[in-house]
Amino acid sequence: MDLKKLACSLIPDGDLLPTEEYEKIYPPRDLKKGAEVTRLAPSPTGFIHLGNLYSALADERTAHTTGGVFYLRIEDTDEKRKVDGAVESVIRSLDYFGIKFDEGAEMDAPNLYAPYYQRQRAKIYRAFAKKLIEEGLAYPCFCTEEELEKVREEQNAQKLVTGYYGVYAKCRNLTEEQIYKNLSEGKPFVIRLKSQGDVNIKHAFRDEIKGEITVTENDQDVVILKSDGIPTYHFAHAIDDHFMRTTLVIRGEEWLSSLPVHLELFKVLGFQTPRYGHTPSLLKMDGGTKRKLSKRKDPELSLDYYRKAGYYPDAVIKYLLTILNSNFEEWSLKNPQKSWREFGFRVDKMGKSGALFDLDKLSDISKNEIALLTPEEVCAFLKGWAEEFGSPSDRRRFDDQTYIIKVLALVTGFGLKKRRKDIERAEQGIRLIDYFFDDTFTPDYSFRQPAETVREILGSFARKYDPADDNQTWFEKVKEVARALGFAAETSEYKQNPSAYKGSVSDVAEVLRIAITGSPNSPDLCSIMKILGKERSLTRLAAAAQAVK
RNA sequence: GGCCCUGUGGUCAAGCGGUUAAGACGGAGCCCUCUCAAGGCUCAAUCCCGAGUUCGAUUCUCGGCAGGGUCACCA
Repeated sequence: MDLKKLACSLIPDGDLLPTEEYEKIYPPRDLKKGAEVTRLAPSPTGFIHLGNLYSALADERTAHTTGGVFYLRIEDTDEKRKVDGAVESVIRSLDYFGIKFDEGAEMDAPNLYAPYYQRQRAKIYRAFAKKLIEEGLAYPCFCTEEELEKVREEQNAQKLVTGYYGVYAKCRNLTEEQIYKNLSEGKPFVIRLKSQGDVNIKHAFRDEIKGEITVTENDQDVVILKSDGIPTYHFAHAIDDHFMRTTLVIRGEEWLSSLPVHLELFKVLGFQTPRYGHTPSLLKMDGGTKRKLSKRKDPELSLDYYRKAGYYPDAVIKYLLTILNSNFEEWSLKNPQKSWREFGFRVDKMGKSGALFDLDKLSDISKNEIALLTPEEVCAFLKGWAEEFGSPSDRRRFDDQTYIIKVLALVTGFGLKKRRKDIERAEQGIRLIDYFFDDTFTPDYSFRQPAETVREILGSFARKYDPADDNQTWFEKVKEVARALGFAAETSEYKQNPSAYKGSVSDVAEVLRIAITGSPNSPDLCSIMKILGKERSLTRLAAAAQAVK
């Protein structure tokens, strides 16, 4: 059979470059030894998932801790899945979490290996597909989807491996005559790889994350060019990662099963294979069993979910790093002030097994991160959240900058020997300070003392209150009220002889606290009253006295 | 079902032939304390099972079992 002629009939494009040319157009990168070139290659579906961030982080860290390059390539070979604005959304979302690309789609950079959209690289793929046909390593297949489906059913019925291989690869041995007849009839066709592999042969393969793994040779005649002339993922992967000079392909372990196909593709194309690192999946508990996190089933785990809930972006990254590199947590504990970028990330320190997503852990990291910030930084963070997700009333809180800073300094324990860790997310943090604002102050007057006692405490303390008092003086006055009304001024006294008193100072303080903040729990009451100011404090004391029955 | 990956407390995990089997989150308790938070201290809780190799296996080998992934003209 005249393969040259066949190749020209199948891929008649007149403007294809000789394949050797591409080696010159996309030469090896000039990087120092050990520098890794990694990439994030999402399909533009618009959803950005925690798993994407997880993988992007591993790529970004690997490239940047080795002095390499991290680029963005868009796998838009499936027209059906394309969503407008998806690329910008990916870039924006990752940027929010501090992940930036060095080159790639929509990047203002040298972009020497452009284009980074696979649809725009059609000529390259076609040139190589043509070459494979000429070499007898690929052939046209005219089978319809219905025919393939039928074969699959048969194979299933006989409990055989499904797919297009061996005797089931019907078009593999089509005569020249049959091919040209089909062509002249205008039958649509795909280009398949003429696999040279044997499933009985296994090879040891070194995965950068999993270690030594077994790879069974591929014998499937996979589609490399779809009937619309666009390559499948497998073919595009081999060509792009070769010509974009990727050194380390980091991707989810769901790709492990197609590794044999990829290795064969690299081989027949005459390319050196990149190194691979397959990351374990992020798992989720689903009805008693673990399951891979899925963007279809778990919309609550989209990146937007974390932004809306207001987790601190660095906390999300740090959480992911603790799962990604087992020694990160220890390092982070020792160096709480250091940026995660200073950590020596290593691919070989990555865990092999999938981690269950742990929201408690994330919350803990988030509150610790926020406790490291100055009140101004906390304010900026909360304000940013409120502007995007908050109510008008939430946004108004930031009008009086001086006031909110005072509130946040108190709530975060700024200046104390140990910071408070009350705020774990922006949304919750905003709610936490509701009582500092009259429009959101919704007290729950659940006093544990009799109404009469409550009124007496509130009344007598109001008469003594002086905003100029320091903390100690303030507390002395609370004790005076306690004593006068038959409460123990010291908790210890009360504990020794509980029957002698109505209660202790803490009970008196609780009454005041409920009146002022609407809740039995809050940071230092004296400071709260100072921030609220004399007038509002007294108004609240009076309002509570009024409300109690 | 075929192929592949994984298997240490509830969760994330250190460990890499001999350890009282780290640490973190979560849980329980105590202390501190005007409450809460924070902090300090303490406690409970783990090597999937069975053979083999070995003086000795959580660690090495094999076999089970369990969980996960994947079997498209989607990536």
